Amino acid sequence: MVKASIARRRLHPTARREEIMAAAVAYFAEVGFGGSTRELAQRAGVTQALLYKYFGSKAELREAVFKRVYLGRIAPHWLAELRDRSVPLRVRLCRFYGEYTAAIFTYEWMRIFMWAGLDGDALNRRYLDHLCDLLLVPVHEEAIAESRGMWRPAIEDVWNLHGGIVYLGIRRFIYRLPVPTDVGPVIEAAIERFLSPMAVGDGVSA
Amino acid sequence: MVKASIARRRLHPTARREEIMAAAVAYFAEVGFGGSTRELAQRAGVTQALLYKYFGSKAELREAVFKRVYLGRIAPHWLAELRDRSVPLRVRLCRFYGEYTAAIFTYEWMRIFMWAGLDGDALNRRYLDHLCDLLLVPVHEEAIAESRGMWRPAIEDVWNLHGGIVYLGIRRFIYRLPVPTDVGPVIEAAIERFLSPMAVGDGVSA
DNA sequence: GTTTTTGTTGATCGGATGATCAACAGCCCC
DNA sequence: GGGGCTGTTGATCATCCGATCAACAAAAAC
Repeated sequence: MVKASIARRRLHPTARREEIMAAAVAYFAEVGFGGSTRELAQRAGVTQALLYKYFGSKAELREAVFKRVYLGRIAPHWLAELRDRSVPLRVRLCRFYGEYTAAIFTYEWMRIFMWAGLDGDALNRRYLDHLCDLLLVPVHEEAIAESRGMWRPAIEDVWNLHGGIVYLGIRRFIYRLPVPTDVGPVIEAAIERFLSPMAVGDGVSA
Repeated sequence: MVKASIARRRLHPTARREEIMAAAVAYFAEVGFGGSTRELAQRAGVTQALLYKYFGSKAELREAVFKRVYLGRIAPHWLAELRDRSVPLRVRLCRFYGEYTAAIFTYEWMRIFMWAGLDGDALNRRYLDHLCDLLLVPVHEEAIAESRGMWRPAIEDVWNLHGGIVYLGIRRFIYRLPVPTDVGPVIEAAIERFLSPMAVGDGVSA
């Protein structure tokens, strides 16, 4: 194995910080935040001491990784598209979840989010609250509007749709189980079932 | 706070091991396997050194916790009930997921399972393979049988049902989000939607 | 009550970890 | 091309961790 640079290389602070951040995201995603700063430094191709020139402490580095991973993960135009009633709700949902899963079904996001969740990190909670208020509640309201009173979905039904879809990423990136490469059809089928009470008209029981 | 026993107390090895196991399950569920043996010992009300009289190493203790949590989690009669075609499939699924969620929706199970999943533990993988072969595939087959060819669900549709339900536990115990105390109706609604293609008769598209 | 057994402890070891600092050396400027 | 700025390093410290062991004491055996 030939290392590109054995000798020490001086980088612009911005570039070096970027390299460390990239390595940190990958490393912490893999082993969790219990990973050591020494191994992280090795992966980043720098000394462990150098980490502390760019981040005051391991906790600070951890926060930076969180912000990097969380920031800009929710696209602003998703809400507008979900609200656009000139498009059938089924299509809106398929497009949204197509883009949403494309955004979050990555090794880094899925695992760091899960580790942060287990650690009880506040950013995790805030993201989920934000997701619920900004996207799931609108989905809920659009579903109610589309049904015209025939069927009143509960917010838990939306969570169920969401969970069934997100679980694809959990199976793949947390449990490392085989999952279809193209999750599109699976998601579309789930959305179809979510909207199925719309087609029935009234309840089959009682 | 008055401690019940400040002085040292001699217990039967079986009882002491049991106390340590209980504390270990609770402790590792809370903080993960990165937790220290010293804090675990403190919670168990014993010295750290004593842990090594009952478990050869931390890894061995960890394995014991896994086995304790995993073992007997899947009830043998679930398969028979799922296969019992004298009962409507909807009822079978509701009963099964009622019992299954009652079994796994606990703080200890949910969190230890997730931590083990992130750590890539082999038992985790084996449990999921077992779950799939023993329960999800039968659900799949029963759904196919019940539909009499009108509708052929994919195994991914079963995973979607399963994931949407399990996600309730993830929200509650990993993300610590508020979740309905009675998840029964939510699960029943999900099962209803899962079986909804059955009622339609034939596809609405193509 | 004395002896034996063994559950339990305090002390300790080697190693790993987060964090610090003086010293070094690559790059820019003139 | 020589000086100076600063990105980078090796060495080091205090602490914490997993693991070990001789010594102690509570329960059992007689």
